[in-house]
Amino acid sequence: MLLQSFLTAESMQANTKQAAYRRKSPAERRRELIDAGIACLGEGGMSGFTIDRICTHAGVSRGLINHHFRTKDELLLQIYAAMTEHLIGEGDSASPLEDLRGIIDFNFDEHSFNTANLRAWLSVWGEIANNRPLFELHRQRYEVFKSRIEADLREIAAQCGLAIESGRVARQLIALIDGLWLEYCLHPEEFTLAMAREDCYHLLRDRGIPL
Amino acid sequence: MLLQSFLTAESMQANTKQAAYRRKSPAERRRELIDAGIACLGEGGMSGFTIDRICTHAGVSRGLINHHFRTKDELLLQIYAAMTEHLIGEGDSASPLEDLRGIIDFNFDEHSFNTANLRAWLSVWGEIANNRPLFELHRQRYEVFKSRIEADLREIAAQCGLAIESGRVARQLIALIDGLWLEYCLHPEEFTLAMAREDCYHLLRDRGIPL
DNA sequence: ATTGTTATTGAACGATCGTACAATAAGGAT
DNA sequence: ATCCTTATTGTACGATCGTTCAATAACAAT
Repeated sequence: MLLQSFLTAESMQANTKQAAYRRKSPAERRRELIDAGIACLGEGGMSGFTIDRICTHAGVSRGLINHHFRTKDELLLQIYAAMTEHLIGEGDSASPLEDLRGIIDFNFDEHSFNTANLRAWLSVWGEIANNRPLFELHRQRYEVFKSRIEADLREIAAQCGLAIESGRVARQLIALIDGLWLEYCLHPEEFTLAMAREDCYHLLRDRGIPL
Repeated sequence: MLLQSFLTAESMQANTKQAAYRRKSPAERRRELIDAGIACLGEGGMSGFTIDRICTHAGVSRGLINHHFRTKDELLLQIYAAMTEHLIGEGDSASPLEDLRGIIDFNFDEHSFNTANLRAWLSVWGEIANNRPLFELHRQRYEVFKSRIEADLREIAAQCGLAIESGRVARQLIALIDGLWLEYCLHPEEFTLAMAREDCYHLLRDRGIPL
């Protein structure tokens, strides 16, 4: 019967048997649980990363997580995968200079660079060294990210006739970005997004890169 | 009877009633528990920071921690206090240039800069944002540390006739140090102590500081 | 030798953790 | 309308968490 499809919000209210919950596609629900997990990491660190809290935050029952994720560690792994997606994403169409600038700008735009997000990162960092699968995923993502920066630097150096150790400068830039994230996370009042961006530009300009 | 005082190791072995444990001064035992806590943080992150594991690591029974520390959070607080002691310590006798160099060198000498120690730092960083008393202690220590660097920079700038924003450069230096720590912790094979030191010197030299 | 202080032990508590699992029901297919 | 698939619920379980506390014993003082 097609009647149910035509029920309006009002008639649903009149009808006593409302659905107790709404089914969602695995992909959609998984995404919600991942987002809830990130939120919990941001709010309570690793100690706040709890099946109970995550499910409450996602508005689902306790048992659902183990239906969509084999284990809590696997959820954490997929959370980290989601958090690092952008690092390996879109960097092909632009010039190396634009790509480099894009990386810096993205890391310090208001979407990435906010206390909640940074707290989640900090918590995960503390866990990476003690969680083998997480560690390996991190290694892989870091490698891709660093290679991208390194390639940009090499190309720019060739164009401008610079002699720089691209690997080393890439490492320095990543260290500075991470360090600024850490400092902002713990001392947000001393910072501006523009200042952090400028700090990174400064490092590269000192190496002769025309940013 | 004074006999017991004169017992040698051998006669102790012959004598069946050995002491089941050795009493230590509160200060000594507290120090041991703090060290054990740091070790546990380094080995298992925040999830490994457990009363059970700490006591096992220190070779004492489970109940002893709450005799010497009111709560586990207080132990963590004193651990962080111990970890940051050196940051506010000895910087008065040297010239500002030597002090600055000393700070960098100390942060990247083999005593501070090893995987176990850095993992402990990483774990604590992840907790700071979610633990009020810990956060306040961190703020205080950070403030002292940054002020020291800032004062050094100001004095050097005055001597050399440089125009630098000492507060900003201090922040950049701290960010670079922390970022290098993070990177070394997760990718120790890409690093040398000398390289990390040189990276920091480089940042300051680019600002005109004759390091 | 005996006493007194207190560092230390070890068991116990309730709370909360991650996971397993049977029961339920939403929603598409028929 | 009925059936089927499976997303979802809620309970239960054992393990482990941090803390409390009475009992024990080390060792200095007498």
